[in-house]
Amino acid sequence: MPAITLPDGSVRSFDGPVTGTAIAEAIGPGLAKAALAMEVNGALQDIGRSVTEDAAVRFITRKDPESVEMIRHDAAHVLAEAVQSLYPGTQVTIGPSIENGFYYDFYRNEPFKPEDFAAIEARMKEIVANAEPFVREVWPRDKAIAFFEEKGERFKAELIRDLPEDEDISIYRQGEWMDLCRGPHLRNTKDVGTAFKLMKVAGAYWRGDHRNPMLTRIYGTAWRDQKELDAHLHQLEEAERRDHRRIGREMDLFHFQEEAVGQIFWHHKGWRLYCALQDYMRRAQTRGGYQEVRTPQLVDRGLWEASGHWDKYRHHMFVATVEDEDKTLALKPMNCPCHVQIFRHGLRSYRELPMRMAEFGACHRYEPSGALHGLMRVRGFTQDDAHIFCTEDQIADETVQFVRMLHEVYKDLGFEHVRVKFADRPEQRAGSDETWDKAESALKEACEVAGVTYEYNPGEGAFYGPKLEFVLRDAIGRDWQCGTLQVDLVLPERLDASYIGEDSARHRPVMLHRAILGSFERFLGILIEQHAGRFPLWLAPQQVVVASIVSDAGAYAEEVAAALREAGLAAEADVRNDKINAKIREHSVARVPIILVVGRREAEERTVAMRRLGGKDQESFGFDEVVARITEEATPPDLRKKA
RNA sequence: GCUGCUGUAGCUCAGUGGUAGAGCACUCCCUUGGUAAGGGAGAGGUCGACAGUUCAAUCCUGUCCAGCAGCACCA
Repeated sequence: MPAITLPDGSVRSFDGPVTGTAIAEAIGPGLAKAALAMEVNGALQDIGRSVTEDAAVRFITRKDPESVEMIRHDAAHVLAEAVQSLYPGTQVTIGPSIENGFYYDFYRNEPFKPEDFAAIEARMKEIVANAEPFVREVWPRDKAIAFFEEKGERFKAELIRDLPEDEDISIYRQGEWMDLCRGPHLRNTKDVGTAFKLMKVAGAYWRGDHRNPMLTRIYGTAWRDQKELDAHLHQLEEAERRDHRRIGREMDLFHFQEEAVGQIFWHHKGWRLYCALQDYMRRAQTRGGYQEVRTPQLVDRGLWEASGHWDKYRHHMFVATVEDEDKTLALKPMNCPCHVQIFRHGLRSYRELPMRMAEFGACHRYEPSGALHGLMRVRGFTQDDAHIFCTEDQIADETVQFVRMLHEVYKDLGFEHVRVKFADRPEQRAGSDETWDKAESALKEACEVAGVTYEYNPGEGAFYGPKLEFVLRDAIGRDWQCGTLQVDLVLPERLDASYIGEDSARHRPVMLHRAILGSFERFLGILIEQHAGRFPLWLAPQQVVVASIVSDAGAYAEEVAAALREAGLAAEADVRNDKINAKIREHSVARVPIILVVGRREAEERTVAMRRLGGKDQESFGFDEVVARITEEATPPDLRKKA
């Protein structure tokens, strides 16, 4: 006698087990037509399944966000059927929905090529048009294994074998084709719609493990309608347009070459940008009570053995030897052990705590070749690193202060959305469970005090301690993890850091590892993409160009540029024998924020015509006024606040 | 590192088993033009590296290097 409670609170009773389809029909023909699936007591289900007991039921239509995920999942099934019908002998594995779309991993001797997409998509559209119902069947485990093994689907058979004993083996059938799947699914293949597109092929390991065979993965994107699909494709184009590698080339910021794989050749303009950011960070840290230090690049392996890094990360370290000396050194992959050396130098008193030790630490890590990606992942990078040596009692206060500083920096740099993740103990870790209990609860408590709300990221902590990860969202909605705060009770122990307490006994300090940008290189990559190269004036690598219209105004243009440079701005004169149109275009393409145009008239009146990047209008200013105005506008946000 | 793709001028890219081309950028000349490309000429390449096949390789084959996408990794 199930009583069905609907989202509006109304209740309908049925005589016996009733399918979602029947419930929807009982409510009305419009809903019956639109309902794709249902949520029973919070769990998504096929609409064709029966409800046997009292339950809260909500129907999912194309308007509900849940429908997109189902469309994507079903599109993966349709893709698999299409592939198997076109390429017999291909084995299926799994095909989930993912952000923006879906993928399906296949096993086949010959990989797929993007040229195959047209045929596969056409076949998929046929399958969709056939409106084959998704039919759920529950099979005995042995039958399912035998069935897939007989078909030569060894991956599927393996999956079924590994399913928990108490789980139903559900098989979904669409026409002749069937797949092991937990579901739920839409009503039929037609519900998938046609707003999908195959995007790319890639390799992926079976079950995500690099010791397993490599499969061929086909990625697709799928949406509720063509409009959503078009919007997504447009967003991809936008991301490509903002690609920092491309902008870096166009703006002459940096380059890479084979002789220094994974390392950056910063050109003058890029380095200006870097320095502007570094100067800003240095000011922020000074205000925050940090003391800046500088530690060696090459450090004896003994120190890395003591810190535990040699054991775990040796293969990712650059190791150096000299012929005349029987020593092994390593380029530092991180700064912490070096900072502990400074802390250990001499006896420390509790009065010195918290000691906030900062370094723009140049680090080198031998990253796997496949991981390298422009500025985002490099082998030589610089962290805005700092270690706070403090007592356990000070963790909360330091967290509060750090979180405040981090938000201020992100805001100044143009990022408003920041999320926090709490990453707790990983499987491979140093330190006892008691130590981890202590560190994790201390960090949680600190979050409470700091008013930080977070989501969990289980098992993703550093090997020496739990961490907070700060994720910011950029202008086109992408997330980047940049900042981090890690509580470390292990390294001070390993490297024997201690201070003399009020009781004149030795104590272990707590070490907080923290960074706001993460690495300058990566953060600059993010900044470039955030602004699409059109930086706010204070960061712009080339702030002003003074362009002459006629050669008679050349000397005056030089004079204006020199005055701007004198005021500390990155200004150049462009007095080349070119039309003003060409100059405007060239400097606009180079994303110079301000162009000052001077012709005969301006030279005589000692004025300039100011043109903003991308703007149509111009404003006229006197010589002195324009220097003052631009200087004011180019003031970094932190200095501006104080003024 | 793994799978796939790619590598031709500074950049973007054509092209061919008989040692190469375009546009932009660059240099020079003409043009002095008022807000996103004025005109002309010129210079520029061991066709990623090394082997092999061939009378002949930038092109075919192999190995390596690098880049791109994804996976795995990310102290």
